[in-house]
Amino acid sequence: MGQIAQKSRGTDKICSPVRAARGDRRREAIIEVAREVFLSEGYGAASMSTIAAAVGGSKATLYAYFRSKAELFGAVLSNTTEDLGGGRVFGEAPEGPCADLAEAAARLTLIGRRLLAFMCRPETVALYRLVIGEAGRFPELGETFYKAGPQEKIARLSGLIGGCMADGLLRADDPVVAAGHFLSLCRARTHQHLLWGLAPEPSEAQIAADIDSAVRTFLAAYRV
Amino acid sequence: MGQIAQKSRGTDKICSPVRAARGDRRREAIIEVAREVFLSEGYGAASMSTIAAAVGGSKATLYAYFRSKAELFGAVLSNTTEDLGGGRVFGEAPEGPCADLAEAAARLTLIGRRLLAFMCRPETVALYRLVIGEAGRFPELGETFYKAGPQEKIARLSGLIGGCMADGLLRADDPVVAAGHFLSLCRARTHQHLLWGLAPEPSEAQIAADIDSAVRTFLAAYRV
Amino acid sequence: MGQIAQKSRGTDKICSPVRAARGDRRREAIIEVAREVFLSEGYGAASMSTIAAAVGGSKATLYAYFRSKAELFGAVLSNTTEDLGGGRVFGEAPEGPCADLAEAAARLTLIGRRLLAFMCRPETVALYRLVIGEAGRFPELGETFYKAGPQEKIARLSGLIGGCMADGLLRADDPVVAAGHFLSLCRARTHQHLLWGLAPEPSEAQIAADIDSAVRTFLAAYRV
Amino acid sequence: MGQIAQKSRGTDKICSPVRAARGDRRREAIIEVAREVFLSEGYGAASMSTIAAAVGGSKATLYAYFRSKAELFGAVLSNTTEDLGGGRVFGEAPEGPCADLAEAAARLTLIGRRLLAFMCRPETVALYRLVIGEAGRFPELGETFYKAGPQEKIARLSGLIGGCMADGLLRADDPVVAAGHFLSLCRARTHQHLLWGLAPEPSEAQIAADIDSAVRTFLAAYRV
DNA sequence: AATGAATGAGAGTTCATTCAT
DNA sequence: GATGAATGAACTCTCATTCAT
Repeated sequence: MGQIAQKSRGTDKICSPVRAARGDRRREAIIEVAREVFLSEGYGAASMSTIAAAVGGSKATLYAYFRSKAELFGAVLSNTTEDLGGGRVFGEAPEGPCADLAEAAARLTLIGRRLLAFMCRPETVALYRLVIGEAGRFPELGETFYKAGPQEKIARLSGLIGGCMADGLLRADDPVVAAGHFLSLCRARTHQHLLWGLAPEPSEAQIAADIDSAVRTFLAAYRV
Repeated sequence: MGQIAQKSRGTDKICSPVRAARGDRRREAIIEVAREVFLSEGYGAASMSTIAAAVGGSKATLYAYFRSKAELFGAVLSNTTEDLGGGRVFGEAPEGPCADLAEAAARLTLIGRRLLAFMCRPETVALYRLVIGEAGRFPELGETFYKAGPQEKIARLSGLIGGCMADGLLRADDPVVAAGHFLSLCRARTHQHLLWGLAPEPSEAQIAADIDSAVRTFLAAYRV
Repeated sequence: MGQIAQKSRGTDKICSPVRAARGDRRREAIIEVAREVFLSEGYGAASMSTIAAAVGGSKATLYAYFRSKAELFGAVLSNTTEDLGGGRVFGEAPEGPCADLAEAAARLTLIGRRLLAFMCRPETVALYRLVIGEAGRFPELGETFYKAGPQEKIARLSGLIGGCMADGLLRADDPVVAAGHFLSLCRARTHQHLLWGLAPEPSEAQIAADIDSAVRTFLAAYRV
Repeated sequence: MGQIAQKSRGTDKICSPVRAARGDRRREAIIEVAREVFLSEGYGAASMSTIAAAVGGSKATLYAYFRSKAELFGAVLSNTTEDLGGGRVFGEAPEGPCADLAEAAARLTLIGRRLLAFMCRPETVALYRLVIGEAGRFPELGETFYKAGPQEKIARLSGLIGGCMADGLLRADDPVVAAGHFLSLCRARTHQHLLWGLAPEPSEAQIAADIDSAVRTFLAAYRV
């Protein structure tokens, strides 16, 4: 297997103004389709022929935009990474100090639900599987995604938790560890079942139940 | 890609008892070697040639014992499941009622350390990756492994937790949920880093630190 | 019966005793056919598919015997080099001292004819073209063939010429240079026409005429 | 592989005189660049993309001027043939009768050096290889080049030799054969080494030594 | 006239699988 | 029972060539 190359927007295929208008759209379309194929088949099992057919073009066209399968994969992933950004997942969360524990609980619940809902989306699960499955063979792959995914979430959560500590509502040795604990608690049941293929995408109610349980446990452990 | 067939222990080729004995030994040997190859290369990237060479036989011999690559893979996995049994992982744990919270903590710590050490072993990680990576494509695969792995552990843990509840040390709505929480807390840091390829196998000290943190959080949340 | 597995030194390409008997014959056959294809089409234009079809097998079979197109090409060439050996070309030439210039002339004529006849054979011409054509891109290729071909001939010729010098029949500053001159004179007309594709394989008479002319010029220049 | 089409100087696309002028300049430029590419890579290995990139245009532009790769190749070669003309190679040679053998020797030496220097130029060698390499597949190719190259030189040499015969300095059955012999003697060593890739471009001293040797042998053989 | 984009055909190579011995 | 040999199908990737703009 090769290395997974990074995208190289400007190869010998420098985007002319014309290309910028038409070609970039095509490029995006290819990436879009390729993502689906890679996610559903895995890197190894996905074939350029399959992707080309799904795009509705020829293999050679794929190679006009990406120098290799690995580069296409890289483009898909780096494009995907953007969608993982916390902003998109967390949405607009209330800012400022928390009045009391009830408000802290409400905030954690809100964020927890959004987080779990995101993690349980079929595409997210497929991506998780893909990356975990290949992480042993492509070391940077796992690192990149860990940073764009879990780590980013933990950082945001630890910000919230740190705030609650400052407000005198929570107590923790290390807010990052606490954030990791919270994230883990959120994933404890439904997300595990999903990952292992035991269940289809969960209902909102299931997600709410998991998060309630996680928040309760977390607060019981970390409140002052 | 094909389906992953289940093992077919009772081949259509058993002849004499002698053969059966000899053949079975060979069969085990093949599975043993194939496991290593599958775990280190992944299902797709592992080739029958590689396995045959590693076994020290010819590809045709492989096909004398297994009808296809998928069937061999299935045999490897079903054979592997046995090693996941809780007994092997938990070892001999103290039985009987807990005197006080300190003893409960000690027991959880002991079990947690064994559990995490097991989950962080390179082979376990490789297996986890392999199964998670293919779970989307081979539905029964994930289920089988979830039951043999996480679920089994949760069941044992919930036994312990239920005992502590009976002893009046812990309090929980549902000991199974609590067990899931404990397991998740154990996995929160080191194991995640490992999975995503951010770190090599952890030291005992790292494991101990993770488990201390998990036990502390868990008890803070669930003690009466 | 109690044997552990047969050794299989690794890949699927080591020659076992069985292979030695059957497979080596196949190997030779492949080389034989491949030579024809390479010679008539050139290295670049010859395709593995074409060769496989000509052999009457599949491409995969080719790859069972040779790791790559280049390796097959190499095998063809090194096999071909053997046929270039002077012994095969010169045949049995009279040994011992020459009595007079007439005998020297006769020996040179005999050898010259054999040499030119060999050089004018269609396969030899095709090989010459192939090697010269690729020599710029594969440096060792030209060297190998020069040594097996022209250089070898020059060495033998210079032996003969040196003998005549010792016999007091010829005079030259350097017998190797003289031998080079003789070889060049032999190639001056018919072989050039052939090389450039101006004429088909020459008749014996044409060869004889060329050699007579070359020998006459050579002796006029080098006799004492 | 296709046939190599002949040039089609009068394309079917000439429009206005202006265009014709501008277009012809472009056409020449393409041929110029394509020659370099063909010579350095060989016909098969040279790709239209490479040529287009080197020209600084698009592949489609190439096809606006030449109907196919083969036609472009043909145009390159027929354009190249012109540069092979004897005048350019021989330069201004002394005319008129030779006074004595020493003057004949001087003239042969002068011409021989120019000739060999020309034949040893990297571009000439590359062209020689290209043509010889493809001569088997493209019959007219070799003929065209033989006539423009070796044959032309032989004709000029035979003129010189014929003059010397008329002056009573040389004696030969056929001045054309003698000229062929001289040319061959010139090529006997350095040029052979070069062709087979054994040596880089020779120094002037090497060329001079070869020619001295060739002239000496030639005169020894052909003087009255 | 010039070109960016697209593509069918085919290159070398690998692999799971079969079968005569 | 074990194997060496063989293979069809599929892989990634390239190239000469065309066409709408």
